[in-house]
Amino acid sequence: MYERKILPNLNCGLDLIGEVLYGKWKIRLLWFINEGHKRPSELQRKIPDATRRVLNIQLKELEEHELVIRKIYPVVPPKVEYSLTEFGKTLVPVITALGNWGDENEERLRKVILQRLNPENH
Amino acid sequence: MYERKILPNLNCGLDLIGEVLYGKWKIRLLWFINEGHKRPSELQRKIPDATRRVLNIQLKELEEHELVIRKIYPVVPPKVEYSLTEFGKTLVPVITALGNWGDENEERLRKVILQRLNPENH
DNA sequence: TCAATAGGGGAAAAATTTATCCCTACGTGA
DNA sequence: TCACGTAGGGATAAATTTTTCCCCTATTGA
Repeated sequence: MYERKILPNLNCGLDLIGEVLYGKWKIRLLWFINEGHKRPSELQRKIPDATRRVLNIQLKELEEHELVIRKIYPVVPPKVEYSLTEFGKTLVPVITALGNWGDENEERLRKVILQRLNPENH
Repeated sequence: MYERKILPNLNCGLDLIGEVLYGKWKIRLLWFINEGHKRPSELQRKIPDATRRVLNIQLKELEEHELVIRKIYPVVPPKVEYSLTEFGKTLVPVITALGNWGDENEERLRKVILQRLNPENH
């Protein structure tokens, strides 16, 4: 595993939440787990743009940060289910607020984001 | 400037807000600008762990995403002031929600984050 | 003249995160 | 036997972000 060389800042609430939510797919993972998509393969189907590998890595971080729990059923073929911890559940309203703002401003956001990506379309 | 090779996903609200808020210092920049710290040098003093360079880069992105405006006063020595656009102001409650969650769970977050950074302290 | 403050940016290195590729294990159904 | 589904991980490459270093303009004060 990669070992950080620069320690993160943990000064304020924004630093702290950033530390656990920063990761390309983490918020979406929490979201889908909250919606009831618990198994790794389900999550991978829900987030097809991410590879299995990254999802596993980010799920493990979420688990280490105590936002999700991983339950392993000793059956064959293997079965694993993730769910939000009580702590993780307290994040749901925050994620909802993020998603709502994005949805409410969808058009404008899409415009400014694409504008910045393709500066030629002045 | 770096040019992306992989296009971002812009499917849902979470993708969209992620695209404009992703960046190590962006949320803090918005926060301090909202609090009235408008000049680049003030922001640099407020966020001493970031270099001038990154702050400039991220401020420019925030500007291109229409979350902040940059006003240049034609005086010597130069004077520049950032402020939130109306659009940017609509993000304030969302950022507040993030910061509050982090503040409310400060102890626990600090614990789990440090635990993961130094696994030897089992 | 030198240092400090104000604002900025290019180039390259370093850090960090994601993606790619390949491998393990077991059981089921064709 | 072969392919597929389930779950997961190591090694390495590629992408992306952030840092470092250096340079420019102009004024003020020591």
